[in-house]
Amino acid sequence: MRVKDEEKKKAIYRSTLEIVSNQGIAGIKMADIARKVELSPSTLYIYFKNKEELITSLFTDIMEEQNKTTRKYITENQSFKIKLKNIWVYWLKYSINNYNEISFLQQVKKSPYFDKLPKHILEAKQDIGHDIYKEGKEQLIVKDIDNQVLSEISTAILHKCSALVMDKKFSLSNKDIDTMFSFVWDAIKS
Amino acid sequence: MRVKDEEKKKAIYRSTLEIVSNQGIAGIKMADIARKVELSPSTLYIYFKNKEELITSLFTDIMEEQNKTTRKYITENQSFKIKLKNIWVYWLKYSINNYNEISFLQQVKKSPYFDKLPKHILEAKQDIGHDIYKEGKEQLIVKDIDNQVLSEISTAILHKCSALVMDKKFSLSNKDIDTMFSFVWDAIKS
Amino acid sequence: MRVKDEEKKKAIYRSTLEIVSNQGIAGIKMADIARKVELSPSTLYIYFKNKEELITSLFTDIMEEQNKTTRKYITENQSFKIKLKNIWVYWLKYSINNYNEISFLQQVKKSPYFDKLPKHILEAKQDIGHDIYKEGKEQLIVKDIDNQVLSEISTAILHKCSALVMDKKFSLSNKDIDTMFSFVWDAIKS
Amino acid sequence: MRVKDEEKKKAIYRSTLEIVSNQGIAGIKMADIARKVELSPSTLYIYFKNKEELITSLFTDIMEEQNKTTRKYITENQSFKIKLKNIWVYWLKYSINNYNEISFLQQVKKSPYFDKLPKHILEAKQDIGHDIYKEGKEQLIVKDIDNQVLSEISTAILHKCSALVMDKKFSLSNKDIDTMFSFVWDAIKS
DNA sequence: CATGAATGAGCCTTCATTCAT
DNA sequence: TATGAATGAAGGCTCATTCAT
Repeated sequence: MRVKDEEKKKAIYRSTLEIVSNQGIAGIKMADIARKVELSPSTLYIYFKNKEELITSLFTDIMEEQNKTTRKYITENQSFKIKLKNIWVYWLKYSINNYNEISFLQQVKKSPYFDKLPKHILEAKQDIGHDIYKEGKEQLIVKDIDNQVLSEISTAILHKCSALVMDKKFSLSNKDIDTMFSFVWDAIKS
Repeated sequence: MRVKDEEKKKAIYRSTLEIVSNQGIAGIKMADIARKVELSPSTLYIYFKNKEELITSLFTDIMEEQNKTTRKYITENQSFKIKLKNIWVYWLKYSINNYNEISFLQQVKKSPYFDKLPKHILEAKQDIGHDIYKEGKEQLIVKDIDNQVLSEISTAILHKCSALVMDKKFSLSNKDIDTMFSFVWDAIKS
Repeated sequence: MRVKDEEKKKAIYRSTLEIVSNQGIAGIKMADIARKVELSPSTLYIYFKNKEELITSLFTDIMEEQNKTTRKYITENQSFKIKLKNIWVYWLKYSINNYNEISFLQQVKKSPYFDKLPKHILEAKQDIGHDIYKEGKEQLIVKDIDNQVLSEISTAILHKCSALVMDKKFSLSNKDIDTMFSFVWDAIKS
Repeated sequence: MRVKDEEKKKAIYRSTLEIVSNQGIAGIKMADIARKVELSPSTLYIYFKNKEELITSLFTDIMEEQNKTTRKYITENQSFKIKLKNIWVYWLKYSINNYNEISFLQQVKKSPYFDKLPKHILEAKQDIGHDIYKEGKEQLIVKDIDNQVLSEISTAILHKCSALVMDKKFSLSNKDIDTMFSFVWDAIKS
């Protein structure tokens, strides 16, 4: 019955994401999640030891999935700007299509659950940011600033842009994508 | 402890900000606030009808104070870039010195309390953003993009920069401030 | 203790009646009710949304039950006096055997819960009183006075009599019942 | 300052009566009483040791006042029926004009405060009922039933009649008063 | 005499979690 | 695996009462 298991787990994850995204992590209740998955609250405890585990393991899963995908783009064989744009646009689209995930991650980071998160998963993310900009820095294309700083600035802009797209301030036309990427590129290029 | 109303209200505000900033709005308890102000929980209810009112009125107060100050900078008589930098740097410093306030505002916006907030206060904020960039747009100095978009992009960078300063990735030296402002200026200038 | 819903609901009702009857509705506490049914206070909230709903739905249930029974007597095929006596004696006995119910109803009527009661249930009671005396009025046996007035006077005497029986001032012997009913009959007959 | 004292005490009494009459004794709050007298809650504690004392001493005062007045009527020199009618009508009018008092007494009797009442004041009332009917019994005019019973039956009818008057089912015209008294007289006369 | 400020005790209610079925 | 029933722990809030002024 592994299949069924996994699917129901995904369903629980999905409901959790929706609720957190809509009502904030402050207002999350096991009963609400259960209702959305059409399960009894007590059934949730078959899949997760408790609320904390549900949240932290969902957090971990999302992060791992994200890190795995990004790594693929880094190894591409193209000019730095193109590569960065590809990564960034991939991430932009991901952020839009997975707004709930992004929103969930941010909220958990600012909640009491943060302390319960496995440390390693947060560090992996940073390493990736580092790797991306190393190449640009070596080619003197980007500002001579700490990689992590560049990474975080560009992520900040990314999140805002995805929010703007969802707000209909931008579309995903090539023109708008260029505009949005220009915010990042102009900000960091030397 | 028999001081004036207003002072005690401020003290309650201060404690609330600290707690929300540290533990997130999810974990806020009237008893915790009370303990921090060295009052009994029931005393809080003399100053605020209930938890919701405490939070929403704190939110409103902060926003009003912020809006008021920003408006002052807009009316300065200087070149657009200088003026923008002044505002931005003011905000950067404000964000650093009032990290709790910033953090509180962001959390409330993603919480069930959001729906209880007075609409006008949120709109006032947008109007200000709009006014700031109007001048730059007229002088063709900044990208021809919706003012609100420019405003939000620059705010996103601002928040990230203040976090970086607090993380010791940047100092408040003129050089670092210039670097940080360059993220914004380069991102939005045409 | 894993019994049926309805039975537990009845048990909660019963405890509520006893407590209100003994300590008055002023002193009713969810915890007291729970203790009496041997449940945890939180369990009460599975059966009733809150204290108000517990009280108003108990009120409604009792009233409906009472109204239903009384209606049966009205349709009997006998002389008016006999019928009235039957009803009255039924009610007298009911009031004695269900002192808690009667006491509860009276108390709720004089409490803040009164405003939360469904109107129709109170009106139904009045309609019944009206119907009882219609026949006697048509036969010119009772005083030519508003039916509701007759009904209320006789109810007032009823409540007092039941109290007197419980105080051992009267028994339920035929002689005493005749005496008590004479208070009513003499008061209203023309 | 005896005068001022006494008047304010009366004012507190008056407000208490109104509130209990309107909202029931279940919903009585020191703060409500204070607001009505336009005093601070803490000031109430200058006049009464606590809530319990406020209520019990109000109860006692009313009862004493009532008992004193009724005694006057008993010594009148007239036929029993006339005398009884005088007393009864006096009481009817009193009940109407002092509905709050009557209502208060009834509610206190069915509340946790009952146990705190001074016993003697409750007994005094019973003696008076006894004295009234003694004469009627001696003259064989009323049913040969325990005096207290007669007294309570007639009081029950009285309360109901006063409620009916307040409900506009009866006026205080001579005709209506005769009708109402007939309920009592017919009920108890032999 | 009057009161604003403060509080402790206590109640209602919610919710994560357990357990018997 | 699934759940209805039950609960303990905890939090929000009220209110009688005290106390310093």
